[in-house]
Amino acid sequence: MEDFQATKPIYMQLADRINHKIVRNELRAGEKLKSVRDMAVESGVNPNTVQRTYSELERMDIVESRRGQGTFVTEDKGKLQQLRDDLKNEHISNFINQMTEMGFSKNEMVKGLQNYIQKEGE
Amino acid sequence: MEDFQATKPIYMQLADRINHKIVRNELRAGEKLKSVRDMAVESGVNPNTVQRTYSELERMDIVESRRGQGTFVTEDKGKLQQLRDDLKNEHISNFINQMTEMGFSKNEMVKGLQNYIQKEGE
Amino acid sequence: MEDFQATKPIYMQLADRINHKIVRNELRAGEKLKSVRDMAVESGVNPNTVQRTYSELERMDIVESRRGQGTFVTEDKGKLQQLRDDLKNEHISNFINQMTEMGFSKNEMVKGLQNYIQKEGE
Amino acid sequence: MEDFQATKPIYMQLADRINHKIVRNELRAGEKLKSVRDMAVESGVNPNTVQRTYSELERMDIVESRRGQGTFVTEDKGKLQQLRDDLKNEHISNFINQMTEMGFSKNEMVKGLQNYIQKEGE
DNA sequence: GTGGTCTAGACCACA
DNA sequence: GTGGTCTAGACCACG
Repeated sequence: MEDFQATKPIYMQLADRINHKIVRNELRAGEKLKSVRDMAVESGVNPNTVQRTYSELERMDIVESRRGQGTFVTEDKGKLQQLRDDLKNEHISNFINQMTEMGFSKNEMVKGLQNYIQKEGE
Repeated sequence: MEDFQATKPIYMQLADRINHKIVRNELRAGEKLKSVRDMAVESGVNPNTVQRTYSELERMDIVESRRGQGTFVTEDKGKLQQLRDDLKNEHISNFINQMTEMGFSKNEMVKGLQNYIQKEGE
Repeated sequence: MEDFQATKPIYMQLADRINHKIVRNELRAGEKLKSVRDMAVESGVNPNTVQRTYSELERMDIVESRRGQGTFVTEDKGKLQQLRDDLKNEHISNFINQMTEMGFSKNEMVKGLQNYIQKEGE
Repeated sequence: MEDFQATKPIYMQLADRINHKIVRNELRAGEKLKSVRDMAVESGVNPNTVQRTYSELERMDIVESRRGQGTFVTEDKGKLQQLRDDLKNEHISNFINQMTEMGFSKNEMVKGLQNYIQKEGE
């Protein structure tokens, strides 16, 4: 049997959060992120961990660091659109994997989703 | 900001796995589960943890402990059908929540899922 | 006037050294690098710094980390050929920049190089 | 393994810059260099450092100090020509060493340089 | 033993 | 102030 747990490292969880904020437009193109130190305090983690998150986001071209000024969401709307698409596909892919693991067919997934939405609306 | 991590406790993760096995029909109605001791060894966890998992499943009327004999999947097909439905709805609900949080409409979710399945098949 | 110094960070200098070793075939495809700790001792730097170097090389697909086993030069010969080409172009580019800064024309650079080699051989 | 960093001392970096200026003819034979004090302010370094740079250049017969008047580029055109040749040869030599270290033959270096220039021009 | 993550705290470069 | 690098030392996951 496979092992348990395997939680994502904090620096990635933090990156996920920031990505979601961007996708939800709580953080807009060109907007400044919290400083490394402030984010560290607010998140209750070490500044180095935040630094690593920001570096990771910069590597993904989602964020741009300007020494002495701060870290900013990229101005490249295309990149942000791509991020939104990537996250969407990731969630869909996870959903399909889970449902497949439970033995549902693709057709049942779509039907199930539609029914659920239908019922919710009633 | 909320805290990080919050991995599900192991006993719940183990319960999830067993539920998935039942739903996939790898464990059938009336079938005997592994003994607490065997399951503990196989999963590499403490027997007490397995015991707690089995208790939890019994509380949900999914399994039934028979003193001196072991633990068995319920014979009640209705319960098992309900389990399948519950898990399905849980996953669907989670999916909708995540997509909603990213700002997608219900319509986009269904379309996105269909498109993804479509592309996958190509 | 522009500022002085600006030496590359240690983790990059170390990456450069390893890349050169690979290009010179002192480290071959598939070969194991020194462990993070050993390399740290040998180089007189902190293990975290070596770790960062290895991560960087992995991000560049030059090296592959296998948890519990070590870090290995990629088996992908194409990648290694590309590395060789990249380093070559980098050195050539630097050379051209320096010579240009001194006021030499492209033609003088080639001539100068050929003459130098000529004289060296005598 | 050799140590890292080993940035050239600032006084030598400054000497390099001045030499480059002379070679590019931004500073001509006989022209007056900035005063030690002015150069120190402009470069953001200590006047003693500039003094050391000027002494070094004087030792190389590239500049000439005239008490009470300042520091002047030598009038000796031969010297300046020699400086240009020395710098050129130094850069060429460095280039050859690096490329040799990477395992390139002399022929590949020349070819590589020509190809690079060729591609750049396109 | 291996690599991977995290913390604490220091120092640097830039503006 | 900002981000970037480095050290020291701890703990984890994997094999």
